Amino acid sequence: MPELPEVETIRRDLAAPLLGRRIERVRVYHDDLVLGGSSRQTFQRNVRGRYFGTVARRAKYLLFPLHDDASHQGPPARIMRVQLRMSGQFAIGPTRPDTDDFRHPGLDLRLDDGQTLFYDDVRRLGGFDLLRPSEWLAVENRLGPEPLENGFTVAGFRAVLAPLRAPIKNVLLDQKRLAGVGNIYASEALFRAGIDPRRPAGSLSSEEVGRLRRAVRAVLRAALRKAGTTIKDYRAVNGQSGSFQNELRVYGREDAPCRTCETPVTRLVQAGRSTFFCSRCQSD
DNA sequence: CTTGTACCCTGACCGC
DNA sequence: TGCGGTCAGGGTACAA
Repeated sequence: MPELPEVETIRRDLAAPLLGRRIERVRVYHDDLVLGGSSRQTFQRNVRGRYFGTVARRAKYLLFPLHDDASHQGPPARIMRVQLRMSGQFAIGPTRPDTDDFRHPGLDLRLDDGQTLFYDDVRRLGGFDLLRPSEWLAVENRLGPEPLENGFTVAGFRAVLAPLRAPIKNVLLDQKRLAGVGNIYASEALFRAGIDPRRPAGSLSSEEVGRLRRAVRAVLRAALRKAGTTIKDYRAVNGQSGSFQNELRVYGREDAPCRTCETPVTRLVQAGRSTFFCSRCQSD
């Protein structure tokens, strides 16, 4: 499901209603909700009674600082990290949403204002874990730059790509090289940059790296403005779909005419995942 | 170190 | 109606 624009949309929806709220009660529906081998009992004990700070996002992770004091100042006691993976969803309200796409409860957090934060996940691939600030820092340091922030420079991107022989598409999906890009936006960015997804990353010219960087940023920003892409499961916190699926140029459009040159869009498999591209617009 | 593959899980869809 | 195969926005463990 969610890549950077979708996760960021969810973060924006959750930040205000959670800030400063105390967690009164925790319900975990199954063991595999807690990632990383710690027990659900430990998880529940470390969440109950704490206060939310400001919700953050890094790569495709949602980060919920949990504080011991109501003022939620200073470093949090724990950071609750959520990976939505393919089908995780959040909702917040007095009762669980009564909709067909919210029938696989994963976790409920009852808040001190009568609202409950609901997490639902059909495929159960997503989950939660708790990190101390120092542990999070170690994880953080292994992630690539945020594409929409200033740290994502042409020079830095060129240095990352230069030694790699893997196809550029695969590299865009690798969170330790660049954070937040997933399968949809990788194909879309390469189309916008006019670069063949099979090209070895290190073979891109400086000019092509610059074009790709611009394309990645442009497509993520455009998707963010449309509250993300809903293919199937993704919903914002209020249950609304995104609308960027209406603006995709290649993703999911196998055999349909390229919007630029009418050539049928090609689908191929790279690293076990579908890549969509235009063999005419994206060639040297 | 880099790279590729299998796997986690459920549900939708397609051809027979 | 049912059955088997394929595919889906992600990430990790493991092998080569």
